[in-house]
Amino acid sequence: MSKKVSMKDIATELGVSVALVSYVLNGKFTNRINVETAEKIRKLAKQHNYRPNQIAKSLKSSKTYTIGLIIADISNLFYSSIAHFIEEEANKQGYNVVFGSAYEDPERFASILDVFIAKQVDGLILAVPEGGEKYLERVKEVSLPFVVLDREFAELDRSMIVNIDNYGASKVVVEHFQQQGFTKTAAIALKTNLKHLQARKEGFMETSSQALGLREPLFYEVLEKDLEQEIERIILHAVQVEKVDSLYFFTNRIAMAGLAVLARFDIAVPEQVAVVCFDEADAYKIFKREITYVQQPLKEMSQMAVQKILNPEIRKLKKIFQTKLIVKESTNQIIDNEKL
Amino acid sequence: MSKKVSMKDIATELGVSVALVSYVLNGKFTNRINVETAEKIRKLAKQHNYRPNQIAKSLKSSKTYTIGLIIADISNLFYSSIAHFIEEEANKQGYNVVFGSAYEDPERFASILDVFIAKQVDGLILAVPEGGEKYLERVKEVSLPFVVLDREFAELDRSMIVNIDNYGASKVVVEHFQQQGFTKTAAIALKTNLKHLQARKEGFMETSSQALGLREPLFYEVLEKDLEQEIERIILHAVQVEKVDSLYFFTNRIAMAGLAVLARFDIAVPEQVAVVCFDEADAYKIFKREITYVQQPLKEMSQMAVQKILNPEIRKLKKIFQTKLIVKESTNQIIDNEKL
DNA sequence: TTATTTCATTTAAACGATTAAACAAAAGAA
DNA sequence: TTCTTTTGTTTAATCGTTTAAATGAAATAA
Repeated sequence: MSKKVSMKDIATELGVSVALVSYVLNGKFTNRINVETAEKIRKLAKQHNYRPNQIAKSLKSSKTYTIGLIIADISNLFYSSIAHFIEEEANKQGYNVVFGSAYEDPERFASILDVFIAKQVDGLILAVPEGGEKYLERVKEVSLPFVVLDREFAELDRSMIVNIDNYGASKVVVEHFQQQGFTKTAAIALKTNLKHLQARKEGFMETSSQALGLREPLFYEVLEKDLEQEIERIILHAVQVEKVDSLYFFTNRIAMAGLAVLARFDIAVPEQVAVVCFDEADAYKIFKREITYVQQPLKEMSQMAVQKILNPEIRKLKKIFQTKLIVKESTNQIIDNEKL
Repeated sequence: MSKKVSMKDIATELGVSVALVSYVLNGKFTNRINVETAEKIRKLAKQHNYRPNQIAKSLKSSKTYTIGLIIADISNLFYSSIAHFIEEEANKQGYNVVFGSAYEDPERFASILDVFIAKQVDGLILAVPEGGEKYLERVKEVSLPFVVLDREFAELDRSMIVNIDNYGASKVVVEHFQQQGFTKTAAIALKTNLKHLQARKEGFMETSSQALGLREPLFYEVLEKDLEQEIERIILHAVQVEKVDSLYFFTNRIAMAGLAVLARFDIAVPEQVAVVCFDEADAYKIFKREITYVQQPLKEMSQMAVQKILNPEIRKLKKIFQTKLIVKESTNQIIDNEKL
């Protein structure tokens, strides 16, 4: 019930000045301050369960020990994993995390950005949506440290970006399909201009073309809305009409929808189609065959993002993270009986 | 590059007082203030892209427009969904969310609590871990509005709790199994003393006993560590030795591990065992059969939690949310050939 | 012409902490 | 005994904003 106690309350109760209380509780001038007075102050502070008001401290120091994190959607496993690791690393360094979801909407992104700036966060980790890059100016104006996560933009110095080699990731996927004997792959991606997904696409297209010669690689794009239905249509077309022997799902959500279709229509994996997904999901374990997927080093990336915010030296580094193909049953080689 | 501009900067530049700037920018005393002066101030503020310092505002008003959310783990789908809805509702009311994960560790919980209190959040939404209830005293001490989410504690007035009827949820599950002709169910739960999970257990045990007469219901408990292996052992035992015809997975994580075992060992669902899971997951869609599950009204619960924080009237309400059994193929009735 | 309103703006305290600088009293050096 | 140091504490400014109260000038009323 008791309201919060301030240094002033303690000072008044003991008939000393606020400054003295501050010095004692912060362990300053320990050699000058009377031991008994100090003891009295400490005791009363404990008794009243004194907690410094972080707001007041922040006003003086203009440090809030808070990092702002803007992602697409916290309920998406990819981002919630990142949030998890960012929180972990931030905590380790004595920082907290405020988060906001922009749902790929640049206006929403800008509005959250403004709020976080007004809140005086000490740094920002941003999964900038398409069309949101122009609002980064606002961050620069107030010279707030920031990094862009997952996404990339041409105007942005590489040292400000924490992401993976998307081109290379797709290259590895295509090569893996080849090695396992799958020669006709369809990739399914979101329709978007986001540069990192473009790179992922190019990695697929170019590597496929090289490997397959002239044949045009099969690349499908779906819109966010009606994703489920679109994917059903696409997969059935790819499998039944185009007779592909392998599918490459470009994102988490696409993978989920795609695997659901495969399960529902009893399309055998990998016998009828092999499957590779981008990003990890618990769910892959419960599909009839365990799923081969591209693993991003989320923990390392998150740590790097936080460290870039907090450490100017690390902020200068340019680093592209490499992904790892986790090979499971969904790309098992098919032994063709006729060749035996 | 330019540092942040304050009201003082604007005031100085125009040779007026800070108070006047404040009045103008907050639209106070509009009838008294000279229209031209007001215009000048507004113009310069816009020009300099003035953003009020929220920290300073908070210090004066002791309102931070921030809600603290403490959950077990943001990367767990259940909590990230809740975080999503809480953020959504909080935003709608002009609030932000800071979050912390306590990983079911009461000390960690207490430490996050302290930080949030020092940060002067306006309210707290807490998934209190076992043994963490004693730290709620700290929150009461500073008379901060709070609600406990998902969990329940005897000492706590029901109006402070936002959760579901766990007993009833299990009752419905058992009855559903009965109706579908499954008579020997094993439930798999976490080993815990958390009251809400106890209620879930009692709902299962009592309804089962009543339905089955004297036969002791099969109830397995697993430890958090080695969860995967334990569950494998348990399921194989339940299915092969005890010959159960149905499984009831008590939580998200148990369900995932359990379904993975069923998939790996090719245990047919629902032909060999029917399955019901607690809580929703994308993953259920990609299991060979769609999974019947207990759905919590997460959105409504999240909204209620936020509203309880922000509205003293709603804070008084006592409400237990009801779950909904989403029936899918994993509990399809088995037509026994021998009876035909 | 003097008193009263109205208008436009400023002063100053406050929120809760930090911190450089000032100060008074006691102790030590000359 | 006077001067200098040391010891222990206070004063006051500051961070950026809000807001009640004060102020002074112009307009209106008496």
